[in-house]
Amino acid sequence: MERTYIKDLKTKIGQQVTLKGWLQTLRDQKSMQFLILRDKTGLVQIAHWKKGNLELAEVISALGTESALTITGKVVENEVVKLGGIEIQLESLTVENNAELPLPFEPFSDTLPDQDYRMEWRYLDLRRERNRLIFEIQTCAEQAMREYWIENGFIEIHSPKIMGTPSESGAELFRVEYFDRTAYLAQSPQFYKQMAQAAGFERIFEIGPVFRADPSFTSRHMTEFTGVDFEISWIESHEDVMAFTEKWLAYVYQAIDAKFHDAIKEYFDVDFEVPSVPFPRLTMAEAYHILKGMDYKLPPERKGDLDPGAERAIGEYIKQTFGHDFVFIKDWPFTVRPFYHMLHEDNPTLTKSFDLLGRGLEITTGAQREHRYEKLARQALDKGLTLEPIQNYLNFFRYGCPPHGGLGLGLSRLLMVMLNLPSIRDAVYLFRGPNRLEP
RNA sequence: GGGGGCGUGGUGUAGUGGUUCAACAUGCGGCCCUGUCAAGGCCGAGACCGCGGGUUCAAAUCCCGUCGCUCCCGCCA
Repeated sequence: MERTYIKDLKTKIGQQVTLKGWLQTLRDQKSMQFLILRDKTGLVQIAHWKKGNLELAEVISALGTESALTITGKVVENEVVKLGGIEIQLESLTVENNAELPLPFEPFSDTLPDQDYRMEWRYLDLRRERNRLIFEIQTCAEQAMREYWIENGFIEIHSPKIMGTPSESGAELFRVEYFDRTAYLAQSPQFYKQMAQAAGFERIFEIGPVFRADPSFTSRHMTEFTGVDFEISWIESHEDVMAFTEKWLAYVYQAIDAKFHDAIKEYFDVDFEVPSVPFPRLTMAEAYHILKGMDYKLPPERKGDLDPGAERAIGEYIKQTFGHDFVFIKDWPFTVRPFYHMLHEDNPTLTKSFDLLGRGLEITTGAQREHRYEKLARQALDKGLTLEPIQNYLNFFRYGCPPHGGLGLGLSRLLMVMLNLPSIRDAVYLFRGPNRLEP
C-alpha cells in the first residue's frame, strides 16, 4: 500500500492509509494504547483498543520510543483529539526497527545533553525537525547559489583536494601519505580557481571541502568545512566582485525566505529578512574611524587588522546605523593580506580586497587578484616567499590571463548568520575539529 | 599555542567544609487508571559527586596536578 505522509491525512478521512515513521510517544493504558507517530511532515495519534488484538497490544507495549514503524489504519476525524482533530484507528503495525531502551538521550526532551554528547549520537540529535530544517535550508541555499551562477554563465569546477606542494602558506596544511611521498590536503581551491581564469573559463564556481590544520577551539572554526568559491574574469576592480556577491546573496536569501520564512521564525526565532542591495561598505580606514568613535580599543599589535571583537562592534554599528546585517570591509593593508591580492594603483600599501561580515561574523574574504606575472612575483618576494614552490601557480599568469577576482565563503558560517546559530557545530552535518574525528 | 569556565545517577540540574549532602526533574522497570493527549497516580532500580594527590577531626564542597568538555584570544571561512 502506498505510503501517506502525515500532513496529507486530512484529505484522507475515512480511508485506510499506511504511515511510516518513528514512535514519538507511547501512552499505554489499561484498555487502550495511544501511539504518536512522527514523520518528516508532522505528528499523528494512533489509537488501539487492546482487546481488539491482544497480541498486537503486547507488541506495542514492548516498543521503545523512536522505533521505526510502518502502520496501517483508518483515518477518522475526532474532535476530542488535540493533535489536529484526527487519529488513526490501528489495523496493523510492523516494527521495522525497534529502538533499544533506554535511548542514549531523549531527542525531544526539554533539556538536552550538551553538544559534545549529542555529537556522539548525532543521528538522534538530527531527528529533531529544528536540526533537519538547517539542512533543508542549506540545500535550498546551495540550489539558489547554483541557479544564480548558472544563469550568469558560470562553469562549475571540482578542483583536487590532494596537492603535491604546500601552496599558500604551508603552516595550516594537513600532510597525508601518498604512496612513497608526502601530499597535502587543499586548504583552499584558490590557485585552481585562478587556473580556470587562465584557461579562459571566465566565470567559475566550486562548492567543496576545505581542510585547515589550525588547532582552533572556537565556536566558528572547523578543520574541515565546505567552502563556497567563485572567481570572475575581466573585472575592473574588487568592486565588481562585491556587486556580484550582494546580488547573489540576496537571491539566495530570497529563495530561502520564500520557502522557510515562517519555519525560521518558529524554530530559530529569527525574523528572516532578505538583505537590501547594495550592502553597506566601509573602507578599513572608515572602520577604524568608527571603532575609535565607539571607544573600541584594538590591541596595538593588530595594526591594520580587525579582531573578532572589532568585527562584532562593526556589525552592531551597521545594524544600528543602516538596519543591515551585512557589511563589506574593503581596502585592507597588504601587510595582513596574502601576496596575490592586487594593490591599489594610487596607494600600494592597500589591497583591492574585502571581507564580508554577517552579523559581525566574518563569512567571506575576496579580492581582485594580481594577474600580472612580474607584479605577482614581486609581491610574493615582498611577503618573504620563495618563488620556486609556487612556480606552477605563477606560470598561470604567463600566457594571457585576464584580470579577475573572486571570493571564498564558509557555507556553515553563512548558515550561522542566517539562523543566528550560536555555534558552527549546529550548522554542520558532522563537525570536524582538532579533537573530533568521530563519528 | 595562550587564558577563563565547567566536570554530581542514562540525561539535565541543585547542593560549595560536617548535622535530612547525596536531592530534584526527566528517562528506565513494575503496578494502577473507560480515550489518553506535555497524560496522571503509587512503588522501585540507578551516582563511592572526572581521575590522582594534598589540607582538615571531617571534602562533592578548599588546594595542587592531570584528563575531558566548553568559551575567549591567536588564525581564519
